[in-house]
Amino acid sequence: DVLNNNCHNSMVSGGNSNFPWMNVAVAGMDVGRKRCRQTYTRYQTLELEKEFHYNRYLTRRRRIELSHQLALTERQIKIWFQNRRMKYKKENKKEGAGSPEEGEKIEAELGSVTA
Amino acid sequence: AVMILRSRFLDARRKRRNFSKQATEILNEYFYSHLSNPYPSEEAKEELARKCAITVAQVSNWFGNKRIRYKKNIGKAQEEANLYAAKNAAAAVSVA
DNA sequence: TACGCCATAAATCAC
DNA sequence: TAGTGATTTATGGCG
Repeated sequence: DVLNNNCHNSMVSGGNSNFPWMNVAVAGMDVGRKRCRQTYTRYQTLELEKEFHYNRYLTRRRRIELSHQLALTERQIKIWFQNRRMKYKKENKKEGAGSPEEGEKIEAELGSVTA
Repeated sequence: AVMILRSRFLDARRKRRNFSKQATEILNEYFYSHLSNPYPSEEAKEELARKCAITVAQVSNWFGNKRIRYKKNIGKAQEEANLYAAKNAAAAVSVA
């Protein structure tokens, strides 16, 4: 909770349910500690988005720089880019024969925001 | 500013509509008749998508949400499960 | 070994 | 305003 949002230390209720999929998806987590998800700040997201617009893949060096600049771990940066590529793919699948869609405008807008 | 634009135009959550009653019915039908393993294959998702007139991605979203929300209600005796179980039993009887 | 893609979990958002 | 569909962080499997 110190650095980020609400990551309170609630415990996972010991789960024996009807079927295995109903149990809490604790695979390799510290003893029953509930999984929490940090929501990134606007600044972090915007900077990541700008970087992604510049190039969709990161070098190790650039990843380290970003992790310092944005106060995120290298792992978080890496994962963010993976997820972003998935989103990109999903968006570029949806259109096909459809309307131009607004995506392009945002791309242009991002480009004009000098990094 | 850019984020405003993004959320204004790119965010599909802003134009969220509920699925039709029939679509929800079909999805629930599948979910509760596969309660032991509610993970439809890609093919099953495609068929569900066709029958429900929604996209495969939407089917995936629905199952993701359904699984997690079902889990959170275990112990509160998931009424819905019984409802669909009864419905299936009735259907089976009427066929026989 | 490290990293990419993918399906998914869980939390969170937006209506 | 609880419900619900969609999106955002994060994990693990496997190539």
